[in-house]
Amino acid sequence: MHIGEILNDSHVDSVVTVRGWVYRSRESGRLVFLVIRDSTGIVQVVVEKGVVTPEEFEAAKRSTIETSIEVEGKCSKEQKAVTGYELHATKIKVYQFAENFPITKDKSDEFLLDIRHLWLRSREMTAIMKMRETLLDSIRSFMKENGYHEVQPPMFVGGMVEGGSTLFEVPYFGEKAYLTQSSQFYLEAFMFSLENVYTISPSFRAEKSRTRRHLTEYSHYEAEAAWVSNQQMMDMEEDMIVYIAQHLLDSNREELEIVKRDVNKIRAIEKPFYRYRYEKVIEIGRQKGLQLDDVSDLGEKEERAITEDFDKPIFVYNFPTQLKPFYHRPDPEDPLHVLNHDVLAPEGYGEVIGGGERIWNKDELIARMRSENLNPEDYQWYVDLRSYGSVPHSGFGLGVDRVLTWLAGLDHINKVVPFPRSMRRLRP
RNA sequence: GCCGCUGUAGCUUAGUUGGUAGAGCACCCGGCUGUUAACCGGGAGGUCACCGGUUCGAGCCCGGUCAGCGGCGCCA
Repeated sequence: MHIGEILNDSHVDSVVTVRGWVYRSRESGRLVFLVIRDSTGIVQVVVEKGVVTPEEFEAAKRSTIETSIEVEGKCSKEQKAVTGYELHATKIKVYQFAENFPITKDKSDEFLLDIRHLWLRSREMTAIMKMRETLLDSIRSFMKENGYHEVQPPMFVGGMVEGGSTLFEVPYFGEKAYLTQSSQFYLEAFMFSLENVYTISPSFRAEKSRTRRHLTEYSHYEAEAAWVSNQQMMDMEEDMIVYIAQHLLDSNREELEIVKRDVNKIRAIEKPFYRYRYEKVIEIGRQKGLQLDDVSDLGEKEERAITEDFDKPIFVYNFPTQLKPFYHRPDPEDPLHVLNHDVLAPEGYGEVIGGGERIWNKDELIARMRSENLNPEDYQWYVDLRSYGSVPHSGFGLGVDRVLTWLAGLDHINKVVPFPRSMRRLRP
């Protein structure tokens, strides 16, 4: 039986068997207290000398943290036990006495990364992995309800997706391949068949960033939709974010408590979000004392300062054309700005989405590439998509790990990824 | 890549003016009839990141190397 099932009155006075790992152990004379952990929760077991065999009592005394164990016992309600219920052991079977477990109460974030393969067992990581699962599930159900098809783009690619970003190079049968840094261009190809498409795939960036919100490998949720404008894309993203936040609140109350998240902060994520033109955000930044030119990109510091007093996400739309990659569509009424948007998460978390309309006219795309000193031949198949019945369309990319960091109220992206990869961490 | 900081036991750390390396947790032994990352007594555990220098003497001062952290830039 799983521990989660006995943490209520339904099994009081009945004899049950649980299996798991020793989470805490204490002894006091003829009593041994073992807190047992499984995937569903923790429960205290009392082992009393004389009730179990002498061999079993010795085994209980010897049970170190993480010892794998099976316990049969009578379930009772007990105020003094950590989770309100406890088992009075009648039988004990140890599978393996654990060696000295390296994690104790004194631990640094750095050490926990070094022994991440063991730290995954912690209540914190277990809670985070459950919340991550909820997040991915809710993205998929939202997209399905909204008529999007999930597709699988390649991870090995032959060329650049975005000019400028750093690619990981991999040997590929005598030629060079790269790990994808965005699936956007591939989604645009899928779009001509399935119209509304999305993927949740890894993206890889060899940027030597060292910040609390960058990884070299991250979960990238990207979508592309035919016939959709920048404003319509924002509407959809707004619905999506409200949906996933609500879903997390409904499904993971216990896990949010384990990571000590103030759930009122999640409750506050309601429509409508704030929507500001780029210039307005520059103005907000200046009011906060930031030195900003009329055309300056928003760095992490700026985003933190701008978003820390907000309770809901902020759309920033129509950035200056010169700040954005070539595929963004300039506003036909105002070519100095593109029809794009970022979503900044509140409480200082900053950018979680970048998206907008793509240039769908072939000649315009080529002209734009030339003005950025890019060779259209390097993007041959991407340009080719504009040759056969091109249509207006929009898309976005969302950093799943960033969103989870924000929703869970954590201070570093490393905390929401089971095995985070950064410039300086490849193991475990 | 740039700037700044840090490196002492398995973990978290103290270490004064340069003069015998100390603690808490974890571990081992013993004690305790209800513990809450218990308590009490005892024990074991150190290449003070590495290399070189100054000095009678270096964890401490100087130079270099490596590693990590924080920030910037870049981005999701």
